[in-house]
Amino acid sequence: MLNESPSLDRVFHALADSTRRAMVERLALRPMSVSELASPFAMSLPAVMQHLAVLEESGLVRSHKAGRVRTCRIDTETFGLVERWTADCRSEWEGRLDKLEDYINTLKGQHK
Amino acid sequence: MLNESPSLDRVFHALADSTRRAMVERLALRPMSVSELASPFAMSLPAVMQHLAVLEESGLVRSHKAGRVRTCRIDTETFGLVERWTADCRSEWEGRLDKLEDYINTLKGQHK
DNA sequence: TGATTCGTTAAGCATGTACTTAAGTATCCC
DNA sequence: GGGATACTTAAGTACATGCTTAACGAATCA
Repeated sequence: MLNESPSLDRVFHALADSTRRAMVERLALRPMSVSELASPFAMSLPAVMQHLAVLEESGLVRSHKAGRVRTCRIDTETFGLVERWTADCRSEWEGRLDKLEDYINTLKGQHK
Repeated sequence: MLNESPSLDRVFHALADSTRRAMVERLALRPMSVSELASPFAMSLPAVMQHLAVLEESGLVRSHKAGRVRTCRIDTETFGLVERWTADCRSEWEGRLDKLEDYINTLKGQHK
């Protein structure tokens, strides 16, 4: 813990934008081309490309180009970083609450 | 899905900074005062206050003031938002992979 | 009461973000 | 070849972020 983790910085920053989250949600359904990915969004293609670049730099999305079509897909590994960090935090305070519960039970025992 | 969710915007943005994540990690251990929370960080108190404001506006942290001391604690509910969103995404692609697996098994069956 | 501690507000500054439009480049298809 | 398709690059703009220092406010304590 208490790691600076620039990669978590990038992942959380990537997810801090509703357009990019929507892109991730779309790619969770299936891999797709840049223009298909872009189609629901009311913004220019370059804007979508910039969001895509942020997602790729974070590691959440990978892509490869075949001919003139770039196909994008989720990198499920990177998702694990988020899930692991949140789980670590949760276990921190749940551990604390468990200890508190034990302590309360100890007190209850003393009252018998 | 495909919700704009400004609150998820704020939560992910709050977590996209290593100082703020470290603050959350500290508060996961136990509630503490502003100055205790600030103590490990090599930055001015106003800077810490601004990070704290971001965390409070996101809903990840709550605080109340007693006398001149403000005590901060994690709001575990808001954590659930992150966990739920990531879990939803994961189930999306895992559902897809399950269906693919079923399809492959169907193909295998046909070859018997 | 006056000094100290704990927190807050305000102003300023350098940098980063999220777009835009305009002008490319590289494939594909007839 | 030549036009349509699918991206890509560049440049510019408006606004947000992450700090700083300086000054202020309010509770505690000797």
